[in-house]
Amino acid sequence: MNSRDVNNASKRNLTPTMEDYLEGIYNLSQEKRVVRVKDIAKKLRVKMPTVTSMLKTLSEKGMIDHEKYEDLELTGKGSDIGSQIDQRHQTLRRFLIDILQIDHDQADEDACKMEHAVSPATLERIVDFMEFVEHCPGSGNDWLALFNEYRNLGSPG
Amino acid sequence: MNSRDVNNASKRNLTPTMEDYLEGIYNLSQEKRVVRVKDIAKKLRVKMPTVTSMLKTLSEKGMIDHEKYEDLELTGKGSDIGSQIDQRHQTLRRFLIDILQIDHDQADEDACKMEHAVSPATLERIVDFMEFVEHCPGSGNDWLALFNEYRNLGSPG
DNA sequence: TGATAGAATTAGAATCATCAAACTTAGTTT
DNA sequence: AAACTAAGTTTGATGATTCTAATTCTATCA
Repeated sequence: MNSRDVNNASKRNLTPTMEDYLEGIYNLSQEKRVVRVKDIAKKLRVKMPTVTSMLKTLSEKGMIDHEKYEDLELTGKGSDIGSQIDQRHQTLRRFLIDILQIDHDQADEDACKMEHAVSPATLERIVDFMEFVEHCPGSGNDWLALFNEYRNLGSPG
Repeated sequence: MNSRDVNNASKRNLTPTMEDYLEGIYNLSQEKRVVRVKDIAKKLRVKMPTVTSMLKTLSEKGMIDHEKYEDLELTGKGSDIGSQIDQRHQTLRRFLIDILQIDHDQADEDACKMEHAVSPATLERIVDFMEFVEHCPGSGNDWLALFNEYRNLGSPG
């Protein structure tokens, strides 16, 4: 261990993968009384041992409370981050579906990757943008319907 | 090596990291006569040995031509993919800058991550969307300017 | 209570991307 | 040509994420 103190795993930032686990666990804990390793594995599309080892990592980072073979729970910090990532996901999903008119499955898939790529500044701007579009600027016409028409006809009127 | 033939490295799809290298090399080869390991390292923000080992991988995948200590060149395939990723980057960048009005540096940073996250369908829809906005629908007023105003005043007229 | 099925964990391995340190090569300078 | 410098490479290591196979635990059922 050298002088660059970048090495303390329990202090380093979360990787996108870790964020995904927190988001998944957050969602599961809202759906069910207890969160099971099996369910996390299913949601994240990995095998159970992978989950077990990630749980260890997340415990060390203070994101979950978990003792071998026992129940697991997000800590306050873990829950905050989980819900924050979920929030990003929902925002991007809405943008893709409502504005860009992407189909739901594709939107979910894209949102899942984009949630780690988009900066807070850009996400905020997307929120502003959706608000703006939904309040429909200039005249009373349905702006989104125009985009739809444009897409279907290939060219604007 | 078991029955799941997913293991043949030279056949597996490119990872996002490999795509980044191809994009970077593609850009460098447009700027300079010869592409140097040092420059790739600088552009990708990694050390030279990392580049060397990635060059080996990309050679095995048929993306570049490269012999030890000698010049390197993208193959047709490598060049196609490099330019394709660059294209994605440029599209996303334009969207972030022109539509969402994100500042250039931030836009570049975000585009760099988003280029691996966004599906072809969504990217195409973004292109449509920009086209639509730039052809300014309904009446002749400058729609983008309205969004600007909305952002600055906090609420629409 | 014992047997058993299913859930969770450990052990051990592989892949990917990265680095520092040490070494080699190529292209100048003198 | 010998020496030097900068570029490139090899070696060996680490961390992150994943897997399979083997093991351990828990809870239920007969």
